[in-house]
Amino acid sequence: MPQAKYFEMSEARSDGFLNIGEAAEASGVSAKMIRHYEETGLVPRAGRTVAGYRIYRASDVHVLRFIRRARDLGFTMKEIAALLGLWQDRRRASADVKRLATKHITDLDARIAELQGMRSSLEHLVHCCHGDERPDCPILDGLAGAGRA
Amino acid sequence: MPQAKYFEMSEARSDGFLNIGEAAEASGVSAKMIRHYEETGLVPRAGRTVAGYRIYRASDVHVLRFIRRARDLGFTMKEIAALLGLWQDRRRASADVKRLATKHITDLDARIAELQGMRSSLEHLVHCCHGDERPDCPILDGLAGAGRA
DNA sequence: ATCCACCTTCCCACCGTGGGAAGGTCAACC
DNA sequence: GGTTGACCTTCCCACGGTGGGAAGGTGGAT
Repeated sequence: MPQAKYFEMSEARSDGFLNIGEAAEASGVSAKMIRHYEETGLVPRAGRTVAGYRIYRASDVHVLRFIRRARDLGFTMKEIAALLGLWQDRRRASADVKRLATKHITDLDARIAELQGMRSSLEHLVHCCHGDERPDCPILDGLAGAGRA
Repeated sequence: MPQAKYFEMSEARSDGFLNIGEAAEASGVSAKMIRHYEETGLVPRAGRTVAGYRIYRASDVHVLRFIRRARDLGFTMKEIAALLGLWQDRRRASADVKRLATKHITDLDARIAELQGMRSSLEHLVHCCHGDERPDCPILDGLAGAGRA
């Protein structure tokens, strides 16, 4: 998979390769994270120039962009690995993808519900707090003990 | 602040102290996290028995419970440190607490909105996917490129 | 005296991301 | 051809919060 280590930078460039900074720019994934993804095996090892610079083709950038978008949708790394696998498997069943995505929606729903629960409890406390220079404060009292915070 | 290091365990117990496991049980904060909070300075160093066991009074447990509830409401450690400071400052103005809490609500709102954005984008894609044994899949296509994923 | 549950410290892991040091390279400009 | 500045390389460290586990010491009950 990875290209052998033979390109001069100039040669690579004229063959349409990008270095990591350019790939980062083009994909929206930081150079740091590109290296990280490589290290964790999410993406295959990049080709290198003779000087050791990583080089990327348009298709590699494409993959990175895919990852970026999946992260933007809140998929975990594991899920993204699975999605990438499906993406690159031309025999996949779309049902498999849909299942993954649907499960992720329920995960998102759970997180949203959790945050909304926090929000409403806190809202309640804030609502009870006069919020002036006096020290007595239902918010602190709520945290300190009494009820459903 | 921290008690000197003079108690036998039995003596401490008869004086109403709890060991870390009991304090964890009573506060809902794990022993691991209690030690962690101590190490990071969120709570003062606990007293010790001669054998080195940490010992906790009811008031310490009270503080831990406060922290627990604040975490349940999604406050960060920094915010909790601030809340604890206000809680223990009898000259506080409730307005300060309210400000902190209100800001936290807007943070929660931002996170909720972010997750809802993900949810709706993903929902859209899922909606478009027939989800059968065929390989073509709008979800993957969406991630791969075209539009607002 | 023995046993088991608990305590202690210490280090490592997760996930995703960023910062920065130390050293090598590329490209452009004079 | 040399200098310069932007970029690359690897390596380690940090964050938030939490957990796991090893190795060794104690508590309390039998």
